[in-house]
Amino acid sequence: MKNKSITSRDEDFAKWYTDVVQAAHLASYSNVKGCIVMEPNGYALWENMQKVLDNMFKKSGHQNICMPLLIPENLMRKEGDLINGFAPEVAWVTKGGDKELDERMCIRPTSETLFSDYYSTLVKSYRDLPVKYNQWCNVLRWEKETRPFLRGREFLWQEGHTIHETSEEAEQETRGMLEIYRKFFEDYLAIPVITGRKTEKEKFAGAEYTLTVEALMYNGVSLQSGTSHYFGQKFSKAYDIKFLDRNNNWQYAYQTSWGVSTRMIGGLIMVHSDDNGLVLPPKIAPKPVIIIPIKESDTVNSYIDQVAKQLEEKGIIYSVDRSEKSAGFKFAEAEVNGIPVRIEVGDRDLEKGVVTLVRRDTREKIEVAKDENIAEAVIKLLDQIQKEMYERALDRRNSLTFEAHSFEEVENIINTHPGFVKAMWCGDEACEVKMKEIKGTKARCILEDADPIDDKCVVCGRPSKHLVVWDIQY
RNA sequence: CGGAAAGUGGCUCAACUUGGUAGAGCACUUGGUUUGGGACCAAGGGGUUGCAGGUUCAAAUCCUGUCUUUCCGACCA
Repeated sequence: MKNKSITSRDEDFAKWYTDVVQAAHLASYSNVKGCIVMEPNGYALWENMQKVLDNMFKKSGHQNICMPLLIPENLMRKEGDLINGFAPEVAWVTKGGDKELDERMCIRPTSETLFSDYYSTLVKSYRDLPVKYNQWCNVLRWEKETRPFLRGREFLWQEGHTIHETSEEAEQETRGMLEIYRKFFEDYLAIPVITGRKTEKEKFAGAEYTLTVEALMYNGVSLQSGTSHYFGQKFSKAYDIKFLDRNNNWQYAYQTSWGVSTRMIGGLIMVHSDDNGLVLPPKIAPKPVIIIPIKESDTVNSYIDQVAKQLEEKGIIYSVDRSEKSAGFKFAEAEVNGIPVRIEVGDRDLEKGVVTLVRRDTREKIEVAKDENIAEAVIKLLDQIQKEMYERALDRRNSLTFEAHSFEEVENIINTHPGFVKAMWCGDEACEVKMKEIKGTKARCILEDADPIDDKCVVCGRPSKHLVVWDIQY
């Protein structure tokens, strides 16, 4: 049975998305455009993502720090490309109480300037390097069109900022963090990603180059899901981050930054969820298991106690829905909320000597002998779900990945059904701009170690330099 | 920022054209019967219509402005 309040995914993807966000109580709208209330279900997801990523960051030698919310204008303006890139979307604070400020301050859209300024006072010797800090915070960008999680004015993210003695080490950091993101997406979110370099046009304002993690949504639209930037010495020169090197010479530090945001929650929804609501990969689900008594009775309750004990012994997080709703209501609610496995316990089953496990992703019901260790069966099932969700997402992505050898081919593909389109490019920005005529198709990333599939640019026909993945995007 | 649509109890909508101070379903509360895919009966509680202003004896309804949401376009580390 279809959930009445959720629009069908194939009928109207955009509406389906906002329906799922609201039906699963991930977020609700606020009175300020682009600023959402992240409700407990949504925030718990973010907390879980944080927990896993934070662990990965710390294991790779990073420490957390917290920078101010406000950036004085002169500090913001020291690096020209950055302010030019962000100027249209920064919000300014001009008053303190009633008093006009001597210098206006912007609410951080990103914190390169703050980190750089701080680093300039921190570092004196090559012995002080590297510095590898990260912060979890909110940022503000005055976006014109907003969608919950995908593009907000205020959103939560982490931004790592590091400085290094050599370019090699900094570039290694840039690559290393990209790999951490890839691992997180694939192993935890069950989302296959492609990684590569952004074109000059698409890179972060102020970066030497930007590496990106791109994911394909169910509808074939691409989502930039995480980025890792190499700054070289651009900021260190603008902000005077210098140190005495091993030869007693002054050197500017080499810098990186990298970030992922609550946008990942949007990606998670758009890759895995369906017409019945949210579908969560077990490894990131705040509550992977729910036990639902069909109708409470002494036998049902004592059996639930037994299962609960087994789950606790295995360290599995679960809840028991003892609300007075009907069983059907509880099933539907567990599904909307995306709980990966539910355990249905009823007298009829128990008399048969079984208990029913239900997978959220496939909605398949599995009968397990009630005397088995249910926790072990659940662990096996959770692993299987995690694995199969990734495989399904990968199949979907592969079936929506195409190769094109001419502009018309790209046009046909995107107009028929969007997806990743691999095609060669000469490196000229004019060709990149031309591609936008196809429903706003953009270069998602340059595949760096891929074999060329042609020798001519798909737009102009001149000799090609790069294999690029193109798509429309959120 | 341009084009379009919409804002009425928590939710979905009605009343608006032809002004006369708001109604239904779901949800909620209480009692009872139920419980294997969003249960049923009965009795209740809750809104002055996004916000601001104007016209009028009288505004959810007409007018102006503004905010928010959705869709399309432009823009978008």
